[in-house]
Amino acid sequence: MPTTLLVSLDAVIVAVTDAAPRLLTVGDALPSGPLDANADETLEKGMRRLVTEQAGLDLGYVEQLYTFGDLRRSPRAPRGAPRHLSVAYLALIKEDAPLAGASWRDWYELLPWEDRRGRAPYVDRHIAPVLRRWIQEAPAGRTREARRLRAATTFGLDGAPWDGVKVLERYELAYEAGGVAEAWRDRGAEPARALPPSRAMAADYRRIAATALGRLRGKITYRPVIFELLPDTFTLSGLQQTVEALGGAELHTQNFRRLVERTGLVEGTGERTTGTGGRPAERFRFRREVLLERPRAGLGHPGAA
Amino acid sequence: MPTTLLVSLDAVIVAVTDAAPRLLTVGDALPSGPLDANADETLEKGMRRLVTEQAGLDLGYVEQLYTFGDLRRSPRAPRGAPRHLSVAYLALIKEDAPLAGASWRDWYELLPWEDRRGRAPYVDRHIAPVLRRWIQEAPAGRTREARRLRAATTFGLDGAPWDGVKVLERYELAYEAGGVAEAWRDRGAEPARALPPSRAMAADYRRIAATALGRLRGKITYRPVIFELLPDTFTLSGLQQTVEALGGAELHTQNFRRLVERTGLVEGTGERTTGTGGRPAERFRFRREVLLERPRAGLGHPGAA
DNA sequence: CTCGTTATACTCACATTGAGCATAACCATG
DNA sequence: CATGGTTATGCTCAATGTGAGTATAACGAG
Repeated sequence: MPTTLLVSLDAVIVAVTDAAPRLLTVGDALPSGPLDANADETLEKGMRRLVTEQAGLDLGYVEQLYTFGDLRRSPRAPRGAPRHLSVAYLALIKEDAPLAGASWRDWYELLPWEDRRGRAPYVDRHIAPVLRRWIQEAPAGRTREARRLRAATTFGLDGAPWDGVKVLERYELAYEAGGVAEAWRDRGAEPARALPPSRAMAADYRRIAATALGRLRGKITYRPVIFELLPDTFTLSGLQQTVEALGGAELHTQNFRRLVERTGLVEGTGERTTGTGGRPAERFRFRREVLLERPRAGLGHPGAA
Repeated sequence: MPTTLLVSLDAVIVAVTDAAPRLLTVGDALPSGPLDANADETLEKGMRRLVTEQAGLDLGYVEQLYTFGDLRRSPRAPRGAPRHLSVAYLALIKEDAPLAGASWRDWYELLPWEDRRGRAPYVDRHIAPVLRRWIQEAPAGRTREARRLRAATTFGLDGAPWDGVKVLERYELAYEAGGVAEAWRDRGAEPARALPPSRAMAADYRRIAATALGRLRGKITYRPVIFELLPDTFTLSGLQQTVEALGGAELHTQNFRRLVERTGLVEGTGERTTGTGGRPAERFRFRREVLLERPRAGLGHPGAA
């Protein structure tokens, strides 16, 4: 008798508040549940239904992320368990209180090495040592050289450039090198040594989250999706902080301003903020018309070009 | 009793020969077949297995494209038919003879409006009239205005820019406007009028193909995937023709050359071609090392930036 | 009124891009 | 073997975009 097949829908829901990107979690998992093959008209609608049920949130912008279906996704699953496919979606919303059970979590608790603002030396301090050990474990010669090269290009070591978009590649390398708790859990072993501090998730949810962050970082460079995360009107520094939060890198304020204004992505509303401890800022709004003028408008961030 | 669930794997396999992009088809379909939930270790491996079985080809570069799972994907499916999910993959190879039953088909037979080389006035001649009728069919006012705007931005009418990447949006609009045979087939009706000449496919395969072309056009601008379609050594005009074939647009030869050389994407091999009826060209090869130097190397084409 | 803080304006060097003009090297043909 | 068609390659120029600064403006707190 053939193994049965289970299709579930997962949601990676992102908001940015106080210059920190947040991810909606349900315990150690993402909002997730089975496709209702009879009732869910589309996969996306099914996912929206689940998110409403589990977190009480109404999603706006949504895109399909990836379908995960490896046979050994959960190496510790019991024999005879059904084959499990997950169709994951990425959603962007403005932060809002979810139902009890669900909660917002700082994205960089999960993937601390992805936040390079403030010259955080996380990679040097915690990841590089793990990678060095992993390199040394390989037999000398070609294999070891290949590991060295992969580590350098993935994490920007030895002068290689940092590519903000390679979030998944970094997570996968960290996993292979035994630098995340899931790697040991999936082998059914205790960590051989102290792990770099970071928060694990159930199943392969952290991998899914990494896929989502990489996708999102790529997307903001050529589509104005960033505005899905912002209120209708916002200051340019608010916009900048949101971009920086997702990109995990700092931007040159004056040039960012020039870019945003000159590309016609936003328009001023005359309105000004007040009480921020400095000069009042003008509030801007997204100019939806850009989409007609320049089809691929976005906001680059360094390391993404 | 719950509807059963069928998961199949589809492959969009692309090659470029003689300045024409080609798609591997099996009759009016794409290579496709059910996931073997017990044996296929990963979805990608299952897809490779199917392609070997059906076309005798060994794929190189492969990426997951999209998962299609709408309940009404096949509006004419019999009652009680299982819910059908398709996980589609995009693969790039050099053209090779497939098994009997499979064959290469020119991509622009399927999506003729996507080829704008030689100022092909296909859109003006065949699409614009369909869209005008579709616009007129809407009740005057907001709805009609929305249709007009969508048509203009999607197909670059009325001075709006053409965005090479919006292949899927264009196919979907053509479908809604009744400009492709599938639209009438799915309604179980005869076309109300002559259709723009283009080749239909079974089920929603043409939609899948459109998704793939859009994805590919986007991808070549920031990843050097184009070289998957070329032999190990090639001339710069061969490279240019391949990019033009996929982009469906012509490029300025001298600037293309400058771009390719200066970014370090290729290196000369001293070797020269001969017998092309003009000055001999140098043969080049892809410099894999670029990936280490500039993580996001690619080849832009106008309308994609 | 002064200082810290945030917002905004401008400048300059440099790189990238779009568009042409010009030259080089082959082939076929008379 | 000179000529012209054809393809390949080299170079220039203006326009635009980008990275990195310096300078000024407007608030609140003390």
